[in-house]
Formats: sequence, C-alpha cells, structure tokens
Amino acid sequence: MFTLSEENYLKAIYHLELGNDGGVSTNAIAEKLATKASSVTDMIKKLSEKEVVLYKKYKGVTLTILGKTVAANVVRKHRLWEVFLVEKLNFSWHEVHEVAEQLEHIKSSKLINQLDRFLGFPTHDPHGDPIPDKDGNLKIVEKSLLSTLSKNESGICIGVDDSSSEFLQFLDKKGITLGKKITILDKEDFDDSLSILIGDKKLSISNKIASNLYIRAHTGQ
Amino acid sequence: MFTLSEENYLKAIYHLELGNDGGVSTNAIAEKLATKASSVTDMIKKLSEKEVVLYKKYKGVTLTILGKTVAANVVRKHRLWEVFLVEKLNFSWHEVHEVAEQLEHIKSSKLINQLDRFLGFPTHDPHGDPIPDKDGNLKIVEKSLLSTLSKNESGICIGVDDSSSEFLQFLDKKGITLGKKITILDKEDFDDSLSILIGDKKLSISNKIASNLYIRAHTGQ
DNA sequence: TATTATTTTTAGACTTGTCTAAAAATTTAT
DNA sequence: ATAAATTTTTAGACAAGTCTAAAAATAATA
Repeated sequence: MFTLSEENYLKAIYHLELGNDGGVSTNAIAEKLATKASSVTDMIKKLSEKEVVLYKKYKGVTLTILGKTVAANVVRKHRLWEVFLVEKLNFSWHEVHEVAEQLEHIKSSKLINQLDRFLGFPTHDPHGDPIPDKDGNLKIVEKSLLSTLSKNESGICIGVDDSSSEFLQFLDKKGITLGKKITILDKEDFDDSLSILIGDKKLSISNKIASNLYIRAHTGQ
Repeated sequence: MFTLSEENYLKAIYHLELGNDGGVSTNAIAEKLATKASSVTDMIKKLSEKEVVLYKKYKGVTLTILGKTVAANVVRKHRLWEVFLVEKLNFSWHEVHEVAEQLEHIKSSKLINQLDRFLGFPTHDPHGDPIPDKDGNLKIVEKSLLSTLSKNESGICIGVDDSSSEFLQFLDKKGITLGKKITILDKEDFDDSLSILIGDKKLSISNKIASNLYIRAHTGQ
C-alpha cells in the first residue's frame, strides 16, 4: 500500500516520463511537486526500496512496471472523478482538478470500478486527456495542435495542453469547448494569430491559444 | 482548517456526546479511535487551542459550538457518501462504511452541496441514521427498539443500532431491510426471542437482534 | 478516612515527510 | 582539460501524530 505522498511522487514521475524519454531528474520532480530537491532524494530512496522506481545516484529515476501500474491507477482515478464531477455534479472543467487531487487517493477498487460503470466507461476526462484502463494502458488518439493546421483545414477540438483554470475559463468565455468543429479561416503571418470558425461563430485567437488546443483531424467537409 | 486526524477526533467526540450527556472521557475517545489515552490527551490540547473543544485537565472534554459544527459536517459528508455508494454505485449497506470513512475528509463545499442535490437531499443514510443539514442540525425521528414492542404491535423498520458489517449481512440474509413493516406475532418469555411477521414472511429472531433494530411506530392497521 | 484501583497526564522517544545548509558529483564553459 | 556553474546528495533539524513507561490526580473500597 502507498501513502498519499508516495502516490503523488509516483504520479509526478509518471507525467514527467511521458514528456521526457529518459530518466526523470530530481529537480524536475521537485519543481512539479513544489518541494525541495532534498525531499525528493529522500522519497526516491523509499520508493526505490519499495521497488516502484529504479534509482541510481545522480542519474535520475524511472518507474518500474509496478510503479507505472500504481501511478496509472492514480491517474485513472483522478480522471474518472473529474468526469463524475462534470457530468453528474455540474462542475465546470476548470473547477475539477483540485477536488480530483483529493479524490484520487481514495482506496477501494470496488468504488472505482463501479464509478467507471456508473459513468458509462468514459475514455477521456473533461480536458480531453485519456483515462487509463484497469491495467494502466492508455488509448492513444492521433491529435495535433490547432496551431499546426493550415488555412482551410478543420478538425474537432478534443483536448487542451494547458489545463490551468485561467486558460479553461478563457475558453469558456470564447465558447470553445471539446467536441466542437474548428476551421482555420486565415493565418496571420505577422503574429501567427488565427481567424477560425467554431460552430457558427468567427473568432480571432492568438498563437498561444492555438498552441494549447488539441485537434483531431477531420478530413473532408 | 482541520487535519484528517483532528476531524476524526471531533467526530468521535461528537458521537460520544450524543450518548453521554456530560463531558467525554479520555479513555472513551481512546477506545473509540483505537488509540492510546496519552495520544488523546495530546490531541485534545491541540483541539482546545483551536477552540473546538472545552477542556479541563482530568475533567474530560465537550465540543464548543464551532467544534460541533465541524464534527456534524464530517458526519454529514460521511452519510451523504454512504447514500451515494448504495443508491448510485450498488454497494450494500455493509460495504459503505470503510469507504465513507475516507470520503468524509474530502474538502470542497461545492462537492458536498452538489452531491446532496444529486442524491435528492436525502434525510437518512442507508442504516437509517439522520443526515445533518448544512448547519449541523439533525431531524430527530421518534423511534423505538423492536425489542420494546408488545405482542401484536407493529412498525416500520427504520434503522439499526449496531451497524457492524456482520450484523448488516445477517439482516440481509434474513430479508430484513429498512422500510419493511414488522409485526410482533409472539414474544417468548423464556429467552425474550420474538416471532415476527416481516413483509409476508414469518421469522423467529433473538432478543439481541430485536435490540438492534429501530422501529417507527405504526399505529392502526 | 486511609488505601487501593483506575484514569489521566507527563516525559521522552519514534516515524513520516519535510526543510536548510553544506558537501559531493556532474555538467558546462572557457 | 581545468575551472565554474549546476545538480544532487548528505547531514542534521523540525512538526505532526503516535507510542511506552512512569508520575500525578481522581475515584472506589475497605
């Protein structure tokens, strides 16, 4: 069994490993968890003894198979709870993270299996991130950043890269939500801003916004 | 804000105060929380500084108004989650306690208010215990133990005194559930066992069982 | 009421997870 | 390749919550 703190470390390493291919550095973990490098070293030793990470001094860490399973399960719980909050309790997508951070540590396999069933076995959370299955596997969906599309191309908005509360609330204000079709009407060379058609509305968005929106290609009409 | 441990102490004192009228003893708290008296003394000092309990050395403790509010809120969350688990996630009433013990500590007033609404503002948990409202007030329902009824009297089963998993599973096996009408067919002087009619079934139950079932009086027919 | 038994508190220690400050290793740059 | 900068680890300390063992207070009993 793992403590709340251990689970948070495993989750952080899990997320960092998805970005970097190699081992994860002590400092990266410290930054992610808003803690100090020395604390990370201490915890890593403990996790290493519990055989959930591979650790060689000064060389960073990697999750073991077991560690990856534990971490993916925490992520699974986090994302299922997010779906619950949005679908059943009328939370907005920018409000769910903090609460899910707490709920993800509740220990009961029956609870999470039944919650999964109750929600209709969702595959993605309210931000478009995939929900790991019971074995920790994620379904990878080919996706591209809106900023990489060319003029006249279009796609379905399926997720966000930055899921900070501020960004999500900004999207709400603009009427940009998951599932909507987006078409590039024009690209401005000057500042890389985009003129887009979303639903039946025309919008102008900056490149920064477009670089934080994921699109599923939508060839043809 | 209160730690998980502080919340558990407040909840224990809250439950003990409902039984005893006067202050709650150190040993009683220690027993309830399966901890040592010395640990209780330590924690009580902390709670006293936080002004949630009144404490005089060797004289036991009492919750302050604030303390009672905090404790009732934890109980409220516990019982609402129990309703959720039974009504929405198909848990049996004997399976909910352990999970609710964890869920009761999740901090988010929006979460609990929305959960309350989602469940249709229930007034009682799956064991028949009342759910405190937002201000910590409980609706008291006049109830009597089945063992106190006389021959030919009847009532509706509305709760259990002992809500241990074993007892609840025993009731399941016998087909005794909340809401069912129970009529005393006969009382045995020898061992105070009862012959009862529940639904359309005749059952013989011991006095120990009858002393753990709450009944709402059901005068007439 | 004096004595014994019980309850409660104190004193000191231990674990978990954290921190700061300093030392050691690694990486980067000259 | 050596020096400087950065990263990582070690050493020692601290707070929260718990424990054991012993002391102090209260309650029960003769």
